[in-house]
Amino acid sequence: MIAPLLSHIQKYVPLTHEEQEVIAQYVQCLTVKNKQYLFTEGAPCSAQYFVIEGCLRMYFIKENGVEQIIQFGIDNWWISDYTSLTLNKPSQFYLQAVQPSKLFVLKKDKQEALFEHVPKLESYFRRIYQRAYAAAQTRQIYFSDLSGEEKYHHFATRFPDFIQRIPQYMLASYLGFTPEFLSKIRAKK
Amino acid sequence: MIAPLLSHIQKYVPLTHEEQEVIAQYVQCLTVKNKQYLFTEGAPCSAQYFVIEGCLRMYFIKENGVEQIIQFGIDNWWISDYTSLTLNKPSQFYLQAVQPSKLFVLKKDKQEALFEHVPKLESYFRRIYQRAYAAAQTRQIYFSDLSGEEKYHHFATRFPDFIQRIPQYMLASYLGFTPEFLSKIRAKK
DNA sequence: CGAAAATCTTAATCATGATTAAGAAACGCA
DNA sequence: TGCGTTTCTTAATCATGATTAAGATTTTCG
Repeated sequence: MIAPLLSHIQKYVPLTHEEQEVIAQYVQCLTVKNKQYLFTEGAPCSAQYFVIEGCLRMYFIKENGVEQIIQFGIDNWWISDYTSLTLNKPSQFYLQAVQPSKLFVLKKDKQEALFEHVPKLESYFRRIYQRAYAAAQTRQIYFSDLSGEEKYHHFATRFPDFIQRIPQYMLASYLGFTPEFLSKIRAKK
Repeated sequence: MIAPLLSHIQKYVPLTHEEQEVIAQYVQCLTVKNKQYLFTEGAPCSAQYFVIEGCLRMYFIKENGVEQIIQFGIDNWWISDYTSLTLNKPSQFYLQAVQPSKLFVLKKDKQEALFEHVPKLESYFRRIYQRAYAAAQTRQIYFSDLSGEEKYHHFATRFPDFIQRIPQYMLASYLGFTPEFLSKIRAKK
């Protein structure tokens, strides 16, 4: 059950058998239905989610009422509202399944306890967050250098299988434009 | 000399006197002039920079030749191209002083050695990167929810002293619009 | 199966902010 | 002090993508 997470961790740090068991005791496995929420705006977000299967979206509601997706959670990626998690503030985001999904949940207090028992995990998360931040920097390039149409083609080329799995209006939201505009782009070919 | 960095680290993890001395041996202090580059596009970026005084800008050159600033480096903030640093790839960015500045430099190989000697620093950087990633998530809200004019007013309200210190065209670049448009906004009042 | 909900498309009009091209003002340094 | 470089402003035209509104299609689920 917990194998996918342990094997992900071991890409970064080796684990003894005992450490693996400790980890298994601190995380929960969770199966969610399509449209189920993990947390919503206004409520403090007190956990991180590791996606094994399925797909999540994290979004906020803009001033004009439109949903803006800022991240998809797919296989082997940790996702959370890190401002809320770090500073115990109410979340600014909604985290929702967009497919039936399987996750691991690591609560904030469990994470802290886990660091005491398995200090190596500080190193694991240090690397994970470093990569997440690196990815955020790279994303900024695409989002400020490409036009809407270019962003779509770039994304469709890099993740051809992923765009089949989600509704187009969600892709449009993630790419920062309207579903109508996405239709227009697609009609060109 | 190294005091500002040690005191920043100690906001997150306590340090013994010996640990402080080890750290001092692994980081270099660097004074740079206005316009001096720390790294440029194409060259691998092999260090992180901690700004004590002055101001840096990290930017890339867009397809159309325009400079796009993605981050300013100011007091007590680590700055680097984390994709280049993590994966040993050529940097996508330029990091340049926009004021005479004082920095600490932590080279990649030194950082790794430092983690061996002072494992606590894994925890420090784990927290630093977690916060950096959190800030990147929050920035996404402002950049996708606010119009150009709103971004300017928001930024001017939050950092009134900072906007006095840098040329307006750099602020425009950071906020994602042209200097001409910034002039137009300012002319309204 | 059938109805309601979810998703996608088209087209007309509109707004934000880019581009271009000047010129004006401020600053930096010899 | 003066001259060149940087920085800032104004205004006209233009393009990307938003908005609005409607209808068409597909999916879901009782």
